[in-house]
Amino acid sequence: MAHDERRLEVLRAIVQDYVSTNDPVGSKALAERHDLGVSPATIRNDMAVLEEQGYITQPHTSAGRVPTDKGYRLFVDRLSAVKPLSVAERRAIERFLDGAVDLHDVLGRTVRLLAQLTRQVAVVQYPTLSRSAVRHLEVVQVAAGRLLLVLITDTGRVEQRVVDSPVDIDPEAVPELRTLLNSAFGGVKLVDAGDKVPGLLETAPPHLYGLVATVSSTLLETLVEPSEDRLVIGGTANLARGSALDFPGSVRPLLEALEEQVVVLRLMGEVDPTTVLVRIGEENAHEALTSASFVSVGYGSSERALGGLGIVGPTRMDYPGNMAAVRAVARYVGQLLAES
Amino acid sequence: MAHDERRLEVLRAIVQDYVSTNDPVGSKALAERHDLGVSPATIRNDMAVLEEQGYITQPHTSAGRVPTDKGYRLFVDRLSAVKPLSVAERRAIERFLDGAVDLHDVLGRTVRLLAQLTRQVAVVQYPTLSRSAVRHLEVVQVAAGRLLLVLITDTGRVEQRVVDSPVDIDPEAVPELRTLLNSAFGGVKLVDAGDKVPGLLETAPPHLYGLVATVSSTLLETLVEPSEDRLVIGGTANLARGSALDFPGSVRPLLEALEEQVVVLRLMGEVDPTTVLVRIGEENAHEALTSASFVSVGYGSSERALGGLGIVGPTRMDYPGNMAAVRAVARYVGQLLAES
DNA sequence: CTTGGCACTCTGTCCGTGCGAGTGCCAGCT
DNA sequence: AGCTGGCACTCGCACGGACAGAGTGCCAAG
Repeated sequence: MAHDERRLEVLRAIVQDYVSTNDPVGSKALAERHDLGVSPATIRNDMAVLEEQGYITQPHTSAGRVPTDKGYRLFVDRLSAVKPLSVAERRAIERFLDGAVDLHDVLGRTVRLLAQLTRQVAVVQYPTLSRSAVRHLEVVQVAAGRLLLVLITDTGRVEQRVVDSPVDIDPEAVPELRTLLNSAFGGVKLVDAGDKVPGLLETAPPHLYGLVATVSSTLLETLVEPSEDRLVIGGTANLARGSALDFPGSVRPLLEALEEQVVVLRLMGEVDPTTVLVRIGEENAHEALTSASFVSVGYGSSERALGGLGIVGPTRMDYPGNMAAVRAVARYVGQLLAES
Repeated sequence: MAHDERRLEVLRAIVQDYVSTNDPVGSKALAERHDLGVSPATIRNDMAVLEEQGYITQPHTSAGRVPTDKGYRLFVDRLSAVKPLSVAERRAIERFLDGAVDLHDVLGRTVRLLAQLTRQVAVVQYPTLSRSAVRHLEVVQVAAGRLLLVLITDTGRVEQRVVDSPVDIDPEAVPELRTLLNSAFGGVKLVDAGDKVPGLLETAPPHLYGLVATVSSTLLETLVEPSEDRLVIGGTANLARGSALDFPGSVRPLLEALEEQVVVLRLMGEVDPTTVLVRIGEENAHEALTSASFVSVGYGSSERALGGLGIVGPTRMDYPGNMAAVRAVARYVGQLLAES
């Protein structure tokens, strides 16, 4: 019907206006700024219906309308076209990310870039260890009974663990151990590393058996843990911008939730490089995020997500723009990491 | 003189009251809450003098007095005794930091601990590379003409760099290169690494000469840079507490300055493990910090500072408590890192 | 040098008013 | 049937005056 269509058009106009002005929008202003071809009175009727359906609401009896979470959801799902990035933005991405010297640097630049493009808080996850493969395992003896184990993954992460041995270790055994570990785990994804241990123990010469067992278990226990997923956060200063307006209580619980990385990592759990995921307001399970929206996407090749990245901001945000920025940055980062 | 002494006592009382209540403090309240042995009228006279000397000021004509930066400075220098940490606090430090699996983990726990103890923003610097010594250098060939160089320091930091070689590298040469690098740089502080290069090049066999030169220069260029100093920041949620009261404009510039790690690193430049450094308000060169105070100290052994840590908060803060917390945490972290 | 008294100043708050924005509804028009 | 203009109504908010309270500076007396 023509009616329904226009009503959706009204909702789109409300979202757009409200996002850009931060004022509840009334029927008159709507008729002036968008050529919907109808009078304010008609718009009022549409608004009444939209309100009844739960897409918009009014803060006070005599104020304009504001989109609800449900309204934003409809907007994101059906009313927004992907906004192409400007040339300046594309250039900014390249300029920002080129010249990074290592993974830490790449992700640090990424988070600053995202924060700057979207003017929101940006979060970037390190490539998950479990989905990474072992490129090299280095073993360094740091004391008679203590080894330092350094894991280098194909995604560029470097992790270290101290391994204590109950008995002193013969320095001669270290190179041997290194060779053994690398031939067993080299190229193996960490998630599959557990399967290799029995074979490794079988082939281990007797004098190394105990050591290999100790090292393997440390490897599995501490490195395959999902708790080892890391996060970089940036642009928190953006929260201080319209804070009082966008976050009723205070930004405090939100900042606390962000520092509590687990919360964000859980949200990141579902990312996938092909689709941008948007969680709006109450859709976020965590209480501190109920007045915030989370836009995220996976990065990496399409077959294999290395990790996720995204932004967190008020529900009143520029969804098309932010979704485009998040997606573009993720693609570029994915390429960059695939090269190295 | 007895006069001067009592006047200082009045200043101390003002600072203490103001810090705990966040209200400008008047002569009457002061006389009630501290037994200074004199009447409000006398206190008023003292306050007039203190104001003339620039230690306190009144926000409005008819409000109580508030300490100035100069007043806090005097308080910190002469009027405050070191506040011993409570048993619960000491226990919290141990509980928090024990069980850390690597450097990253230690520093992450440290920053959360400090933020929690002081209820301020905490900053912790990674051990500076330039003052660290090489424990091990690992070389991994990742492509025909590309090496991955992994540096492990005695302070537990692990850094990686990709080195591109103009010509393909013989895989046989890699172990040789590794041995050469480790014997040249092993145990050497990075700040002195430059001096070892000529000797290294002299002893390098001809077929490795080019490679050794390339690797050495990458090492020096990218790893000895002070820009390689890193920072962990936590507890920013604490800024949202009394923000409007304590930071006139907004917390935004402060958050921006914190994310701009350079600013904080510059402040950290002067730390030393034996004395707690306090910078109050305008004493901080950077504009965004002029309404903030910075309390910092070095960690590491007394001969050798590995890095610095500290807190940033409003000038209206509990200096004795925060100084004690910062110092205690630094000592514990220093011990922890010395062990490993 | 300290103290009690006193007049003065200023801020924050409360309350009443008026204004403007926006709505819902209704009758008339296409 | 749907759209439109008109109109009465409801609120929130900004403005302004009155008021109480806190705090001060000064002065004269102890």
